[in-house]
Amino acid sequence: MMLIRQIQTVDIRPVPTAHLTTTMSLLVLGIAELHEKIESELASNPALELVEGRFCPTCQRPLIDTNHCPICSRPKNLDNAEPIVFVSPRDDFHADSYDTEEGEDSFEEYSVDTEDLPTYVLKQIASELEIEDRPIAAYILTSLDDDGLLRIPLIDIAAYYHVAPRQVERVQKIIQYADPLGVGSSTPQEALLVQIDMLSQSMEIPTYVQQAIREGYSLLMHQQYSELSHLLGISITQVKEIARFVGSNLNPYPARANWGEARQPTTPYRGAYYRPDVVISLLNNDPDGPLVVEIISPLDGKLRVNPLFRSGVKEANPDKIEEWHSDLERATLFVKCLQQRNQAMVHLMEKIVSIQRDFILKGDAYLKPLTRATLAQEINVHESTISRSVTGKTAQLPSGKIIPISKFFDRSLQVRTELQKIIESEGRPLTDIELVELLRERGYKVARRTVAKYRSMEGIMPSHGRKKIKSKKLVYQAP
DNA sequence: CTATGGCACGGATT
DNA sequence: AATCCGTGCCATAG
Repeated sequence: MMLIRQIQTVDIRPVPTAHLTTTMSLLVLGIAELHEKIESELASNPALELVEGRFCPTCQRPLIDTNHCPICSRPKNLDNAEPIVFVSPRDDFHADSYDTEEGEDSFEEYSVDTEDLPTYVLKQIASELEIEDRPIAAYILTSLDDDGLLRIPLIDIAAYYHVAPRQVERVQKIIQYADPLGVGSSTPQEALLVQIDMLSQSMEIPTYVQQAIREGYSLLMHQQYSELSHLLGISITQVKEIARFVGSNLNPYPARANWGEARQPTTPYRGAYYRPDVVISLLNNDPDGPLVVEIISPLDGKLRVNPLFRSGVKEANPDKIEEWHSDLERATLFVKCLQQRNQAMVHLMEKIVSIQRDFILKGDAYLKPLTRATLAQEINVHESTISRSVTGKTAQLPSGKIIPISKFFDRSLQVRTELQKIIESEGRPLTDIELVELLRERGYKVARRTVAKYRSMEGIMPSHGRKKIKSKKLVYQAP
């Protein structure tokens, strides 16, 4: 069944082999990099043009590579197991003010009627603020960048309001402990530390995590694990577990959506600023309906080779003709690569989603075992293609959670969540060996040593240190 | 003495 | 070819 009709706007000419490496490279780019790449290509190559996107005649949804949107033109009798996958222009539902890179005067940026980030935070902390602190808080909140970080030096704010820097610090501290935990921090590092501090009250934090962030932040972020292990005097394995913990429990950019699932059940901030590469939703929110997968395109139009340029090239100046020709070639190639990337993503997600439907809807425990290799066979592409499409990309689930796509291939997720469940409901601290037995009863055969590993991955203490520490109230104590 | 963590090895995955 | 992951063995903390 053809849900997606491709329209060829460029003729595909044989691609010079010297440029073949370029062909592949688009696939590895995440949405942000892709956006950048397209912008720069568009700016530097006169043969490329961006045409306004079409709209679906029935629902007015913006379209890229299709005539009618896949949702409207969907056959009624479509089997629910069949996901609907298509390339969608930059998604306004999920990423409102996307291109606010330059920190302009952001006072106008946020409208009042919808619950935007500044007011959302302000509401929470209003009661804790002294009257004279309110303008400062308001100033800080409206100055946040898209990541929810405060990139303006505190000193400047203090100077502006003629108050002591300490006072501004105090206000910032209050803000940092409000809901998108860490919001208003001056650096991602600071945000992480706040999150650690808060998290440590409701769960056990693996040792060295805080120290790693504090002392080896840049090493950690750049995945220079061996250096970090040297710095902290601990093993590589341990470092990797720390990295894993940080990756799945913390978020250096508070205003972006949740990374892992371990965040506290606070109300998620609705207009999340973090942009996933694909968005998965449920048609009409019907739990039995088909899944809708949108491969997000960073443009709201369609990129193509400018037809005028193409015809004009014949009449070019003799001295320019060489250059024009290469421009044309580059443009054609680029457009082709882009389509190739989109097609690859469509095929990939189509398959993943139909296999992992239960996981997407019901959660970690329902993840089916899946390797990139088997998937590659099923859709007849090379493994490396899958790898490239997967690494570094993220997907937003119907729940609003944003997860790395590689999680669909996680080999041990089921066992780990099962382990978590067991431990959460344990009456007395169970030893690793007992856990092995319990897991085996439930059909998971793992070695004792492995249980220990999973524990530390999930940040669960060994049976000693594990008493009866349940979550405390999350209240910030004013100094 | 028992439960865990570190290191390293081999097989699977990428 | 490089990396990841589960495991066995051994050291050590409790």
